[in-house]
Amino acid sequence: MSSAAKTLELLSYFSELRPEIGLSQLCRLAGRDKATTHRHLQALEEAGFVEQNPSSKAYRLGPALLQFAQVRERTVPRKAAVEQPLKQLAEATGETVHVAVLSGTTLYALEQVESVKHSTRVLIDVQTFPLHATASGQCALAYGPDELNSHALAKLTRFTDETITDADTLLAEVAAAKARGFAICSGGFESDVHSISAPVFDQTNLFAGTVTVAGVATRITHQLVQTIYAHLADASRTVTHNWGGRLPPDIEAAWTTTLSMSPALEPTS
Amino acid sequence: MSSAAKTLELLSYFSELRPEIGLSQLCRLAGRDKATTHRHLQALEEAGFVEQNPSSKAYRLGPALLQFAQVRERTVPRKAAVEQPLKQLAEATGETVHVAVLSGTTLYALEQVESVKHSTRVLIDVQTFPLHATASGQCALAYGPDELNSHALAKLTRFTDETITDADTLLAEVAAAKARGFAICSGGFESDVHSISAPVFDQTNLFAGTVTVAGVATRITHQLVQTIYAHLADASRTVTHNWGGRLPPDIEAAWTTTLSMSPALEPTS
DNA sequence: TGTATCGGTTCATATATTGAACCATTGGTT
DNA sequence: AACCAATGGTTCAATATATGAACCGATACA
Repeated sequence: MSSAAKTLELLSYFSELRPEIGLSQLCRLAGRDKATTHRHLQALEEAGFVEQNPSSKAYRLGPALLQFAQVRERTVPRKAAVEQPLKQLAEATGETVHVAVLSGTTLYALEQVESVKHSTRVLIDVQTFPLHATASGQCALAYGPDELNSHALAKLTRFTDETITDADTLLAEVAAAKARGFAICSGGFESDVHSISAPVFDQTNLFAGTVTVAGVATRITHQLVQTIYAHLADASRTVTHNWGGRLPPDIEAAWTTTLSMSPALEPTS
Repeated sequence: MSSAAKTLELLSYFSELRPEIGLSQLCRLAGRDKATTHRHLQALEEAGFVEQNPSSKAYRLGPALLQFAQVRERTVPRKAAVEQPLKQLAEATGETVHVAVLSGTTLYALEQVESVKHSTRVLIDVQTFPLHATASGQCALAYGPDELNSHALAKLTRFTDETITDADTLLAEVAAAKARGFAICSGGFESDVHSISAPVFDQTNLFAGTVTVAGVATRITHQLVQTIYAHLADASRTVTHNWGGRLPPDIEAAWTTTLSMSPALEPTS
């Protein structure tokens, strides 16, 4: 692991729940030496990626991040183009919905909307989605570049009793997702969460991300699944269009088939 | 210079004008070896700070930046709290206005608003403001931590004919700014731009940033300066309040004095 | 066919990173 | 007031890691 990678890794310990971290605490969190961590933090501070709270001496994320995020979003608009269709999807399904983007071999959370319909709802507090244990991830495996598979199969971490930790089962599930046009995952990452994902494409016409409905498992009836399918397909079409891409015809075909089938059809897992 | 710092520096070559950079081009820009640059980019990609355009192989800023920017803004709200007062200031003065935040020894551009009043207006396309050559910078020197001075004096880069490159002149200008409650800089960074800055404080009650009016020099009459002073003070009060800080009494006193004086008073430069 | 790019990789060299031990300061406890 | 246990931060010998010239394969062009 390069020194730069170790340095950047420090940033991932900051979150909304833990916005400020002292040197010693960060050493413990990262399991690294104090001198090393301090030098890493200095490099990050130099670049404006962290700053020190002048009173507490604790470190927090810095203002340069805003700059870069702005450049990113202005030159590769993703977030803005997702807000409206996501709201619509949340409204139509009554569940929490989110969009993730693939970068390299990682799925990053981009935006989420929680429906106000129910008092219980799914809360998403991760920054990246595991490829094998979420509907988004399986959707990426189904439609993303092939090298994702080896990455996913290399570490089938168990999160719940329902997490798929067997390579063959995962591949079968991904194949089913591909046939369906939607990836489905029930409680693989968090118990009692049932998720359905559709792929999204960008101007390169390659897989760029996912739109997902994450519902409380007991609420996801056969009938609701049909509704979700229809609106998810719509959301995927809109986002793909907004991102400058075109949906591959085979996905449209798979959706048509899936939507015309009896609501009794269930995920194979 | 640490390897991590070199790695992070690569990010600064991306901008709205140059959103995608190929490996070779980035090597030329950064003046570094291809193998090294490639490894640095891999580290950045690993962390989601850059991603490769799948078709062109060129690199661009990555989605992880959005994540971190979101955490930063949600835990240290700066930008959101600035929008409304900045609009008001632009409206009232008819000139371009901006807010910068101090992090470490660097002033970062945070947000700007261009007034629609005139067809010619000041455009700001920098990410950081030099301490010695801008009103914002001199304001930081006047009200920020003392160590800023040594940093500023260490490299008095000349940008225009009017840039202050003499240490004593700069210190005198900063002292004048402190007496005034406003920093003034005419054409020090860009010719024909006349800027006036006021300091902003945050919850630590330490200097946190600046609010600035950047006007086309020929438009800044003595009378307009008085108007700008008044509205700038208001904007500074609002932003300081929104950032959870309190304005030191001596600044309020300086403002009162400055505002009660004849409009004939001009910057000492 | 030859040439000039491009992105990416290899491996011996040497330079920059590392961490145990250290210091200074702070805040709480006896 | 002396003590202790934290904190943030620094030093320097040992060594692990970064470096870049040379290389490869692919693509584009004349």
